[in-house]
Amino acid sequence: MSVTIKDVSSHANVSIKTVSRVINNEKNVAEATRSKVLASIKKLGFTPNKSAQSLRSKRSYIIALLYDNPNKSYLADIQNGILQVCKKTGYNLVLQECDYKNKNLSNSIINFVEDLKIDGLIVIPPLSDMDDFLYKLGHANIHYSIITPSNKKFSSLYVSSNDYDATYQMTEKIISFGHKKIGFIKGDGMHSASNLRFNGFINAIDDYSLERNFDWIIQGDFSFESGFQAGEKIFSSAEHPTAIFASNDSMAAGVMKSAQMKKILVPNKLSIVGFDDTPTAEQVWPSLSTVKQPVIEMALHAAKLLIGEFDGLTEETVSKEFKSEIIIRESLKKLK
Amino acid sequence: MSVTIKDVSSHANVSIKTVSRVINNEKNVAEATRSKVLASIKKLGFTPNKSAQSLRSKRSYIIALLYDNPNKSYLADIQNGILQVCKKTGYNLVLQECDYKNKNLSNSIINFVEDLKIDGLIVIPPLSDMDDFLYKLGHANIHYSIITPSNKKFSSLYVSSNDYDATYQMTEKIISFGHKKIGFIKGDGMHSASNLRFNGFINAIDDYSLERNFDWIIQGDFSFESGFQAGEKIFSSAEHPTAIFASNDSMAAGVMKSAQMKKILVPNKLSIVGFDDTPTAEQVWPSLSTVKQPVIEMALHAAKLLIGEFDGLTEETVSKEFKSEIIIRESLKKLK
DNA sequence: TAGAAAATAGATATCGTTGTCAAAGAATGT
DNA sequence: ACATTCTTTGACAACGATATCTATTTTCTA
Repeated sequence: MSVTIKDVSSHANVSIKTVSRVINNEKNVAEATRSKVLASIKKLGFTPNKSAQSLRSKRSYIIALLYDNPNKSYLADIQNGILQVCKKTGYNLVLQECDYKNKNLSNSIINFVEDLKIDGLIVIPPLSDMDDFLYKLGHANIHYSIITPSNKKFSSLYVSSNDYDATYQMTEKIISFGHKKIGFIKGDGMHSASNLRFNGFINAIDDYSLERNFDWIIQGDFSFESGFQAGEKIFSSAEHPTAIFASNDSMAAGVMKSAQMKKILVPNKLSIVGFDDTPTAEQVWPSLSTVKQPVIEMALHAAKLLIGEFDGLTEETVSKEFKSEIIIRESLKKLK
Repeated sequence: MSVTIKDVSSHANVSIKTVSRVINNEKNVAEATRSKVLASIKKLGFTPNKSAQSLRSKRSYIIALLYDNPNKSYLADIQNGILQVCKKTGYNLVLQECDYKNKNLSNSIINFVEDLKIDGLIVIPPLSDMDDFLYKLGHANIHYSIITPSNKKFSSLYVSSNDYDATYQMTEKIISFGHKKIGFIKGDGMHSASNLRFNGFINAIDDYSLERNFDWIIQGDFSFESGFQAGEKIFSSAEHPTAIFASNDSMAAGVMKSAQMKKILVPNKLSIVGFDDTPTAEQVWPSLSTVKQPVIEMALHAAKLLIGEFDGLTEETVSKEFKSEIIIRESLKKLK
């Protein structure tokens, strides 16, 4: 049927073990032997049997993505990035949905990893914010790579984003457009990003000596509905802001709806800014100005880091921070 | 380390092979023996080693999802449904992105399946519309389950939706709201759904003796931009329709933007209807009336069908059609 | 240049299952 | 009662890799 190591070894006239050495990039193989074997591998179109490798070496060549109810578009981008690395390195990706409220989550994940002999995990928000969970994974000797960790001490493998700086810069941009009365809608407190984004906003406000008006600073939970409710609150206050910065696009769309229903013209009377650049941001009218994290690249890097732990990728891959891009669309306008 | 069949067999005082028989639900095991073994399995917390099973039985316990640039939210739902079945049955899901324009696609997929010993595939649009591709897969003896096939003859395993009927019914609903001048935006011709949806619309129009106005029937490609362009065309014609039905939500949002920019009030002067119920449908203002396929359930069923082929699930699972739901939101209003 | 150390290559056991085949026991037919 | 078939069970090989350990060759050191 399919080509095995044995076929390769007789074709190249070496031992089975030597072929194995070449496959696994082990040292102590003479250059001439190595190339001879590689030629045979290519000629015969050999690919190692994953099950056999896995059975013997106790590695599955599977990594898992842990997630809990993320934005669908975010999840798709994350997967996309990871898959690019998997394809190159011969790993497979398994998806594992989690419930972060489950008290027993760490145990069930540890079981999952041991059952399937999962080589490593990639963890995304909000699970990446759960210190206790990450601690237990580490304690069980599980490898994982974190995307936007709240606390970098739990793994040496992570990719972070500059949420604080990006929000600060976007706030500066709003201010540079002449806005002095700016509202803010916070995200779900469970996500560490919520605090980073709020801090970026409030520090910019302070640094430019603008007013902190707590009638316009509303707690949301990243949902469209919470954005809408925030809008209702803000627009029922005595004075209205001229711009509102929401911690994500869904809430921004919610605020926009609330404003439009009250005939507050966006962007002429009110500028609105979101965060994340989801597909919705382009499809609402007026289109949303927003902040775009390079999610695909971040996921790609996180996967490289993790797989590099096992395969020792030659390419230099270290944990690093990615910069977000500020996207100005119709919803943010200069104040006349 | 972990518990093996051998441990179970000595604990239950039977042979290794008998334990294997129990695990695989083979017949010709005495009831007493079976329950004795099951008890030992439970007591010791044994789970079979996937790699060993796979190596020996030539099955990978992996199924793959084939997709090409679908809507992100659709993809997420599809995955969600499949994963529910995988979790129960112990299969894993691998994602495989394809390029339907690639001339060599069928060969590369056949290689992929053979390399990874993939047990079966789940195919979604637009790949599910490519007769030649499906034919070649079948010819290579690959099992697959199709979601919304254009041609049911290629696999006995499929789930379909009632796109034609749903569009017909939604058109009836629009008509029942008093609309007589109704525009339509077609989807990408590569997707068989595009034709089904258009036929549902046009037949309803004809059955109710309404005017077919080809100034208002525009070819789109499912993108937001194409919807916007369609709107521009429609609104530049001499007479305007009072309702527009777009073949998906993105295009509906595009039309809506075009209308709003021209100060055509939605829904007071123009009703707009979409298809798919993506997250955007709720987040635009006014919110989109749309048609919702039970995507998660469809994917779940497709996965059951496929895995049932291998494991002979007891539950009755046959290919079937799922009914879509008509969702009325703010964008569709009775004509005064 | 002898002797030690390092590099290279191979023989064989092994991972944890399932497949094959044979054997023993139970049920059936005549 | 005996031959025949069916049911139930087990012994052992096999799947296709990697690990361990040993043997040989090359390189280095004094």
